[in-house]
Amino acid sequence: MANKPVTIKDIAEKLNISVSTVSRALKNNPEISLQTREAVQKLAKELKYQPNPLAVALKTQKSNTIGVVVPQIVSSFYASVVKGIEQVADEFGYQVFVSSSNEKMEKEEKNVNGFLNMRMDGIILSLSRATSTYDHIHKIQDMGVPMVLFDRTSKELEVSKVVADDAAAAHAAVTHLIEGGAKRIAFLTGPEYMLFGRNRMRGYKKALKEKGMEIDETLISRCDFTVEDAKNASLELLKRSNRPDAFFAINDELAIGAMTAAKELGLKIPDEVAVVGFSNSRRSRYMEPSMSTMDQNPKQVGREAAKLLFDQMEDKPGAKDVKEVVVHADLLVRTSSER
Amino acid sequence: MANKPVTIKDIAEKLNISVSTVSRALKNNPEISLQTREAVQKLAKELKYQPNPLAVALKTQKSNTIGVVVPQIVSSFYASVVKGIEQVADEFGYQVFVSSSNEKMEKEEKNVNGFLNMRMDGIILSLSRATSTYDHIHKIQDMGVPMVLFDRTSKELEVSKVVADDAAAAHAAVTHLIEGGAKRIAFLTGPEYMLFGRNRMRGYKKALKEKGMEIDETLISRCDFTVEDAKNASLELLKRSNRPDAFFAINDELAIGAMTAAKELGLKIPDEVAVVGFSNSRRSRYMEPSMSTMDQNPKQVGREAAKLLFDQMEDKPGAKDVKEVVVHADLLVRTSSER
DNA sequence: GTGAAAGCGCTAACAT
DNA sequence: ATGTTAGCGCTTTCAC
Repeated sequence: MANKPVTIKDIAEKLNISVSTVSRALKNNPEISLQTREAVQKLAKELKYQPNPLAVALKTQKSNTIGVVVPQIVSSFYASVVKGIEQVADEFGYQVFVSSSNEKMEKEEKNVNGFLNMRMDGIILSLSRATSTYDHIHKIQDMGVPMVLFDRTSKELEVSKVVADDAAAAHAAVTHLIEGGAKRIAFLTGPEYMLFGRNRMRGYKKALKEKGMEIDETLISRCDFTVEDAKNASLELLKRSNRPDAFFAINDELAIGAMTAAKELGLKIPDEVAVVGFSNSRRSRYMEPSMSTMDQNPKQVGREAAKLLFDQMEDKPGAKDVKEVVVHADLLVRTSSER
Repeated sequence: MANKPVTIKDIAEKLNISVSTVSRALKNNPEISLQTREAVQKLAKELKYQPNPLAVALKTQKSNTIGVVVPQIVSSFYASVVKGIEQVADEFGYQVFVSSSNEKMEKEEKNVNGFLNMRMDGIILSLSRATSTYDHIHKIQDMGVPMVLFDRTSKELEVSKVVADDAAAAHAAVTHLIEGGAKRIAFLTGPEYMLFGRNRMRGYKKALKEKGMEIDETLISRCDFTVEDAKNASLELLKRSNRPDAFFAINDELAIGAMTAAKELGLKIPDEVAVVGFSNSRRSRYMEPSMSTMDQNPKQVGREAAKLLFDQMEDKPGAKDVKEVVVHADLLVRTSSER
């Protein structure tokens, strides 16, 4: 038990050569004779040599790791973003460490400091809901550590970002509904302070205007992000004499609530009531096959963020410029026949 | 920009003392005069000195970090377990790194190797669904790295574990139902290969027997872990002439499905149909206030696992013994009036 | 083509 | 009470 990890020195001794030769041979340095290179590599394989990343990092001052801080780990949106990040990090040979701020600024600061301490080579971050000051963010910049923000960003920060175009996505969704024949489209949204909700409302209104439809404020319903709440709100709308013939909901729960309400009233979906919601979620399994959704492309968000980061880390020309990439959501149209 | 991190050497130079003195002063070593100790600590604060964990780990051969591998990160059960782990790790001054195997054995091995490489001091792991060989697990043991398994474990492995007593929990839930007056309790379960499903079935049957009730196999329904499936299965049961007056479901989705079915048929809950499900989930927001649930205590699972791990790491007497702790689920009884 | 030596930042004998 | 030294595992000049 307690097998000591094998070091470069062990290899050197067994082969009666110096550690520097081993080090070079391991990285296939052509200055070393093919013969010794092969001998070293063979032995390394046999001994299952694994370089000690701590020593490498200490020496080279880079850890080949990046850190990502998300507001919550229990969210398929962020989980998918992380997957996207991992994909491209993998291509670049980097390890990814993830931590969650749980929507607390304090935890976010702790995570950032931890990452900085661990000498991570770059940081990808989405601001927690509670984050109000940016000292920890500035600290990252002060230390010259590459960083990119995604999803929850701030205009006050001069950093590269990748965001979703919420308004455009909403616009596309609502346009789809209109072109499908909807005349009265209800808009289900959440608390007013949610930025993406406001943006999606913009897109909703814009689409209506473009099609020459009037905006009926009574069709705009605000409720909590729970299925229950959304269902009640939807029921209320649907029981009116002049009921909506379509719902556009800004997230999963709300869409499910609307659907549930429609079904409870025996209305056929999508013929009598069409529903389009946003999704990024396993929870879409709760959704009906007849419901179209906007896919937020979270994985793409992750990939773009990582790309931006690696651009900076590789010191490409102009890489230090502040960039902003917008990831568009895809409209997934599902027709009943699809099932 | 690019503020170099301050080192112990910087402090030593500014104070014209040696690095070892600084090192000692920083850890409040009483061998150092109070005077210099204070001077050092003051300067360290001013300069915002942060020890380089890489250097410390390289030197001391311990990284003060532990790694945890979970099958999936998008699961509130595992998320809560991690929280529990983080709590006690924090008390011990350890950092926690989490990675997900996504139910793939390959990724699990990769994660484990990564952790081992990073010289983490201990590993807490829950086996992925796909894990069939245990070389990577044995490697951890070979290297003498403390480890504890939780939730998804294997009898083939001689390691400390913390598990839930699924049978006992099911037993408690079903007993609760019986004592509430239920006469015909349906059992909603998932695919046969799921171990916890089999265990919960044992508890279900045992509870029935204890109360002198006969086991009606037609009340046992197997379906996929989706709300849709569970709803259909429940509808079928509820439409029989001799319908069940209660459901015991082995997870969230199934419980929700049962509830949905009951509601759709206009049956009152819990008066006409009582439902008890397991939960560990935010998804419980989908649940009705009238539904009682078994809380799996995931956080406690995490805490116990971490405790077991730190016991090993501190080389307490007998700590290397293989231990097994069982975490019991709590029955959360909800009555309608509670809301 | 290979080796010796220095050093990354820190700790811990071992002096003094 | 403090300094000197060695060394953790590795990379990288600089010699030869």
